[in-house]
Amino acid sequence: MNTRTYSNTPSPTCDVRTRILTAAGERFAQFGYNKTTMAEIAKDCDMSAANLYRFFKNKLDIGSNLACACLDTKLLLVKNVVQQTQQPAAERLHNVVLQILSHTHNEWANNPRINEMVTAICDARLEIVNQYELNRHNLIVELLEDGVRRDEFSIPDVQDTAEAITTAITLFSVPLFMSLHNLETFEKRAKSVVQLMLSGLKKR
Amino acid sequence: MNTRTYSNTPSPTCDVRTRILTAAGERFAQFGYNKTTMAEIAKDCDMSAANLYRFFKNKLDIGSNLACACLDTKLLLVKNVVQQTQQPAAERLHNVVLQILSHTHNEWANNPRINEMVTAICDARLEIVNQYELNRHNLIVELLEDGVRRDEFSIPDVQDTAEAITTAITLFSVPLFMSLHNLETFEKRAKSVVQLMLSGLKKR
DNA sequence: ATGCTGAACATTCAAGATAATGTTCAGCAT
DNA sequence: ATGCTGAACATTATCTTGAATGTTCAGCAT
Repeated sequence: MNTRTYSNTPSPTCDVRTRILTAAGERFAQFGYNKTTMAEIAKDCDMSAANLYRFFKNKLDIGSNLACACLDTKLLLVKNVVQQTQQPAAERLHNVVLQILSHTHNEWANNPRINEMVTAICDARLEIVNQYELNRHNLIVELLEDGVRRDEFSIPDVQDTAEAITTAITLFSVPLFMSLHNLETFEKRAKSVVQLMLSGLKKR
Repeated sequence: MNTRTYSNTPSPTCDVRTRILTAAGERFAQFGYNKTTMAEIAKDCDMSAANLYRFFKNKLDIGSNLACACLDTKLLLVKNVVQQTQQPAAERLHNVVLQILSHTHNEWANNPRINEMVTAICDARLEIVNQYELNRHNLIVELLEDGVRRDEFSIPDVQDTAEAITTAITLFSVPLFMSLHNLETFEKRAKSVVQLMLSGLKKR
């Protein structure tokens, strides 16, 4: 008669985690990670602070989950550009770099609190940013290999080249630098960098 | 080189300025900028703290002069590499990048105090780092133009390309990043970046 | 006049006290 | 048994205040 009311990963529990993350995310975005207390998050979820610890190891763990989600979003943007397979690889590389720049600049300008949170969490949990970098590296590898496959690019060592590209666009990936110039200046620079890289990658 | 805009006073005064800078430099290197007091610098020079203000506007001004000197040293290293005109431009570009990396890493590892001072001063006086960047940009322009003149390079826009190169080696220029990897990893990356850039610059 | 100083003043730093927050857990309610 | 809480405890942040330091200037010595 009754359908099963529980499972291996009980859905109520998942729901609660999501509710907590949503509440915490809103607080963090509005007031920052440090200024948000566990008690406040708990109140938003109509529960006690102690109860939060049944779903997350601690505050940093909540922050880490949110930071991961932010980085995943960032990654998804890049992925979407890379997988526009109807476009030439060269154009996609160009778009990837400008996408990364525009996202970094945008977050820095419009969501400073979230940005501050991501930075703080990544400071405390280096593996998160490592994972993100690795994933982004793999996306660039995918793009380069596709370019080679299509005879657009000629690349001796794809791994090395992907690393070189990642390194070369550091300025556009680190929020800290965003205060140095306005977006137009950055875009001009990004285009110069892409042009320089492409002239080295293209097959002739 | 950074122009000294601070004084055109006679040579005995310059001597005192030099003595003060030397004393301050030693203290800053050993104890850091913040932990060094004007009174201590003054005592090292057998004078009163008040007398320091006859030669420098304030403590930051002393720090600025020393920071400029550090950046001038850095610049001189690059200049020396660029002006090894018996070497191919490509090789010189390679050496410039590795020189910058090695110097950044070395200062970070061996002179953390001085490094901290330069960073602090540059935070307070952005024009110092701007001047340094401009000078370095010009050196790279010089190198690129030389490469073009010798028919090694083919470069549509030297200014843009020099900017692109400066941008692409950000990771190797900023002390803050030095904690991310060990020197070998950085050198490997630097070589990849140089190779990528060179394959774009070289005439074929 | 010139070069310098000691003392005064303004600002920053640091140590200790206090409050706020993060975390844990025994125990209550269902 | 399970889910949750209030209270206790540990850690971290904030505030306060005296001391240290940066800076200025009237006045002394040459």
